[in-house]
Amino acid sequence: MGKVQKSESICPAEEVLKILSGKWKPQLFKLALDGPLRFNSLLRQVEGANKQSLATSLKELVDEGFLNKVVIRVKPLHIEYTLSEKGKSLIPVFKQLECV
Amino acid sequence: MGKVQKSESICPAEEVLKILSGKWKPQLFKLALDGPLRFNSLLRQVEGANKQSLATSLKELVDEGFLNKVVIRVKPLHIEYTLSEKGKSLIPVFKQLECV
DNA sequence: TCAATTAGTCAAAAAAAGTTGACTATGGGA
DNA sequence: TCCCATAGTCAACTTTTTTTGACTAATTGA
Repeated sequence: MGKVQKSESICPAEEVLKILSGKWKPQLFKLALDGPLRFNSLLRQVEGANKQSLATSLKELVDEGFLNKVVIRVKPLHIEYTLSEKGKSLIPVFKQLECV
Repeated sequence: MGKVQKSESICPAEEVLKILSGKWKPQLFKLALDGPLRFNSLLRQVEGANKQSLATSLKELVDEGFLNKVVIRVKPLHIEYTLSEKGKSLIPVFKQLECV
């Protein structure tokens, strides 16, 4: 027989908290609540953040389904990160967090 | 004159997410929702956790006001960690998190 | 074809977080 | 006084996360 069911105890809440942990992800996500994000714009806007960290954070938020990555075919090529449906489901969470 | 107001942009939500980030804190906090926590009991109960990490996590949750540390004067001396009022204000957050 | 702009990647280094094992502190009860 | 249990602390080490700086890729207007 395989392993005994050792409670890995990853409940939804813990999973989301895990995704939103990290130095930049909460801030990125909050900004995403206000509208689409763009890479170089974030680089200027987010105090102290660097390319690599932003890239990693955005990638994780996309991979976990909280943000969508959208390519916009304009003059120098734009990429927008927008809230996914799953991302929108976090809106009430942030609303509650503001009351703590 | 001092520094220009550079948005440190630590909003309440980000602050709470920061406190709840870390390998063990979400789980500890969730357990605290069900009742008082005790050190050695957590050590057995929380799969894979070690003394130091639990001690550090509990201390931070107490320092930030989410848990109360209560000394119970019984036979071998017990210490209980219970939800503070501030801690209780996170209950709706966790409820919302379960819906994501 | 060349330079400019956007949006990144990569590898190495530094910093932060987590783990380990030995040790400490306090209060009873025998 | 000695021993046990609870509840930790401490310093060294390992692992994970974050940062740095150089480099890459795609598109497009001159």
